[in-house]
Amino acid sequence: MEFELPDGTILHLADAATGADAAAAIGPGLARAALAVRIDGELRDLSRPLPAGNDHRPRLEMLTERGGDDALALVRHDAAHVLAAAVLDTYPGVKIAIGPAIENGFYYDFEFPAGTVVNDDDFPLLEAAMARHIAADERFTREDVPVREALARFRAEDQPYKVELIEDLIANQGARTVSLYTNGPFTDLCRGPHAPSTRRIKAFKLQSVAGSYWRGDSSRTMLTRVYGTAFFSAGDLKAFEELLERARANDHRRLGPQLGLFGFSETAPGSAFWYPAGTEVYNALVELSREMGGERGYTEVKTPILYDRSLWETSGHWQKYREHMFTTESEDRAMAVKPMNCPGHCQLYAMRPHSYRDLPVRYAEPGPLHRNEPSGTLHGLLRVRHFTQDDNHVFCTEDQIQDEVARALRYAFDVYDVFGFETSLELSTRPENRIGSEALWDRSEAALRAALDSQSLAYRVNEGDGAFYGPKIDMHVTDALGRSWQLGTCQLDYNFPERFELTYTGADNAEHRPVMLHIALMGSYERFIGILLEHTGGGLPVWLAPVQAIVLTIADRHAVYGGLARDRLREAGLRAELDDRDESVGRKIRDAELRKIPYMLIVGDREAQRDEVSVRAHGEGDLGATPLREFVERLAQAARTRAAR
RNA sequence: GCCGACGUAGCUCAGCUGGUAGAGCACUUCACUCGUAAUGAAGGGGUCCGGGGUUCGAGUCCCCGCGUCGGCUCCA
Repeated sequence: MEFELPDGTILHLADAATGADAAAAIGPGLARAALAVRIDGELRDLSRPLPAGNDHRPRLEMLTERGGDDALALVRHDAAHVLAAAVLDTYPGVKIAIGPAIENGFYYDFEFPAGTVVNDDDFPLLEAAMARHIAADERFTREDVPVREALARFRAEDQPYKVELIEDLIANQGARTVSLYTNGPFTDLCRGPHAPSTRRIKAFKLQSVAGSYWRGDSSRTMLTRVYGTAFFSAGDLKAFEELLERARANDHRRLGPQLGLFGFSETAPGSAFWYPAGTEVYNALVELSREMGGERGYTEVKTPILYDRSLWETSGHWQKYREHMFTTESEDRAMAVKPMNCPGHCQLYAMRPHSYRDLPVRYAEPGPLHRNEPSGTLHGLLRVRHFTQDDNHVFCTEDQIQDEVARALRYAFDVYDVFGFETSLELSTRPENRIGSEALWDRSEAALRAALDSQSLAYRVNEGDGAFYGPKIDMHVTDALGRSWQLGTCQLDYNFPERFELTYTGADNAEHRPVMLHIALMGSYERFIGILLEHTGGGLPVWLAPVQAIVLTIADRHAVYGGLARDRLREAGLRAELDDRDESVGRKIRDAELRKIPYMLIVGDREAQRDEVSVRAHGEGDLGATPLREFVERLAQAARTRAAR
């Protein structure tokens, strides 16, 4: 047999040679380091005979610890098997479900015997059991067995989940054999591949336990999922834990109350209370939308919060989302609080006649929305029951779609640029369940593509992921810790104009149906602030900082000049405070640093005499003295231009 | 909504097997008048998430509810 190695050389091997043989043939070091072998892109166990390429010479590549995410996924999958083995040791009678590698780790789902509750107190015991399986250097051995044999085996072991999986493999894929992997006393149904032995797991840790539905189906059994992670070195594990620690320090739920921005109360689950400082941030963002949206032709409107049920029947919400709306009644009329602005905007559009000359109509509304989200899904500012979207709705003709989408995309990039986010785009196309003709979908998808292309934007296509009423473009950003968030969306909608019977009079004097675009860039202001806090760790840029500069006096006698300096800042439209407490300068600086105030202005005899301030920037330290007037101008400029810092 | 964990002062937390609640920071007052990340001293502050129950006695044990956290399902 012949294989082509990554460097282009040809490897000659005897027939029936295994991956391990290949590694040995390349070199003894590689033979020791190899985890698995990749043939034409497919990973296989080292112990399996290599497949002969019939009509071509297969490419062969050895996977080692340095193989990046693939290597990590492999060893984490190994660790999942070791976890299952450890759980079987510790809890006889446990039923095992599935245990894959996932991003950053692995998990295994179990059904514990009735009455047995497992939580993180049990981790030391389980980790010790795992460590024994690893120290024993158990080999992962693969056998391909007929499905009947596998079924008999798992039935005998009373493992109903494995039986169900095999039955599905037979039914859906016509499987006749399945592969089983054994390490030590434990055998699992598994596609593989695995490393040669458990010893290759150099560092691991169990992380958490959580409930999860069997096969992700909420009507089926709730299993217990144990999460863990594994690495090739203790150092890598430690680095990962430090990253988690950093993410914890940036947790907006911790930062928000700490910085006095917002808080939560049991009296309003899933709804933030905004303190003055948080309200400054919030308002600054709304102001950004007003200013940038206004410049681009999106005009602000205000629509009611509470509507008669008939509006929701027209929009379809009453039938589809009633459980998730807050309802009330008035004089025997059922009413619901709006979960989105679009029906109100459709109503607003419908209340007056429109000529084609008026289009496009672009409504913007920072309208407060309420959605009755299930209690278990609430999460800080990121998933709430009360929030405000930077919502824009454009009513236009079909011919205008491309221009309007392009306009929205430019708007989005302009907004994201202000925050310095990396952005990526996704186009979602027609789903299985949809309304409208094929010709309509062809036209609308083409319009979105044309809009993306007209701006020379790169994007990924998600086939079949669009809304049932139209395709959409989703906008994602990556934060400072490398996490991706979906923020913006631009959705094409033929459904609402139809339901609300919206019309405009065309040049032909006939009535036509407009098309609607739903555009949100930051998404919800609440969620956006959450993301911004996670991204910045709370050190907001000057234009967003609730307090932009704080004047710190050295002694009592500087309070008058300090007050004057603060007033100058305020007169320039800046948010400034004076700290003239009876405390040491060191103390005042420390407090201001902890509040992450961008600039600290220290004033003593020297500054008071020369009309100066000593500037200290957050996280940077002393920048020296500057004339007060000069500093005020500079800071006002930075705030006005929304400079990054 | 489902599974598990958690809920003690404004915050972070201690409180062993049931015996009448404590620390640090914050806050208040006083002294100090200070030059780039914590001056010192004194003091005030608690329906131990809520409601039932067991007990001579419950922060602690049991039950129900609420909220929060980790996930799962959901997310127009």
